[in-house]
Amino acid sequence: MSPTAQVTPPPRTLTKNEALVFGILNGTDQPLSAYAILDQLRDDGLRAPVQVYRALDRLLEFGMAHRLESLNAFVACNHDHPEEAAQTAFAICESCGKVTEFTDPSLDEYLAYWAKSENFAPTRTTLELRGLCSACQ
Amino acid sequence: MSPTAQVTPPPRTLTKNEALVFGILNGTDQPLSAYAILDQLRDDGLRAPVQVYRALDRLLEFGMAHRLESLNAFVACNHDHPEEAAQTAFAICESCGKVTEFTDPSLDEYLAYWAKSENFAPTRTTLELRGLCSACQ
DNA sequence: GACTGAAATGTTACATCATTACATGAATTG
DNA sequence: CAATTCATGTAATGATGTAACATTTCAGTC
Repeated sequence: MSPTAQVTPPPRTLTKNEALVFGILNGTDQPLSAYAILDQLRDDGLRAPVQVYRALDRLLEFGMAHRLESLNAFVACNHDHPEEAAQTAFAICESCGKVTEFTDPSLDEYLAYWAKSENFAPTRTTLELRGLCSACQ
Repeated sequence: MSPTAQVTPPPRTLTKNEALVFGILNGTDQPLSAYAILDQLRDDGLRAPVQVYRALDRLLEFGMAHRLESLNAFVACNHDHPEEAAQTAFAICESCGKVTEFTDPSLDEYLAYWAKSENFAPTRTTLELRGLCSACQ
């Protein structure tokens, strides 16, 4: 029982707005707010935040993007093995903004162990490290 | 090197607004937004969000409250040993809202190990489990 | 081709969360 | 008691996220 959110397989192709939003996210290693994404898509006809949030919701469902709760921002998924139901964690550099995604079975095991001992049934876990990446120290 | 935020010792006594805000937080096991706290303090003369946020900032400094990033909400610290510089994690019940705070040395060790292997220097870590508490399953 | 239902998109308005800038008051200390 | 500092108060605004409803697109079917 891994504390991981459900991931729906992506549809055959992304819709226009989904593709636009994913394109922006995928083009940077910086986390972007929904409004920052919107600003970059004005020329493509997007005008309202809800259009971005709708696309983001689907990309999150598909496992193609992640939300960083501590930043209220989003990144494209860069995980090597998104199919495995492993807990994903993030290291966020407070200097350059770079986000590194990582997973580890022992982290899953630890959280599953704690959850079992407390009889807590996790559905979603947020783990975010803030600090300085190796290049910025 | 534990990835834990700096904690300033509390002053001799809390100021009036700090005490009011802490009183509200301490009276519930539910996370409260700053605006929910404000609503409960109208009768005590508080009128603006910034008054609550200022008090919260200090309570966070003193280690007397925590911010739940995934909820944009706050809880009183309920940790058994806040002096130990251990990573604090939260289990948040999505049914009843109850928040359980916990720490574990092995979690600290795991994060410290990962940080060292990546040469990442953490300053602050967010770990929040969402799910169902034992009473709500 | 026209009808139909579902999905995607568009538009407006609003709700919620958080900060900036500046003014006032109260306590401390040199 | 002047100067300083800290706490508080007030107003305005910025940043993030959602609700409600209208319109368009498109696939399947007749």
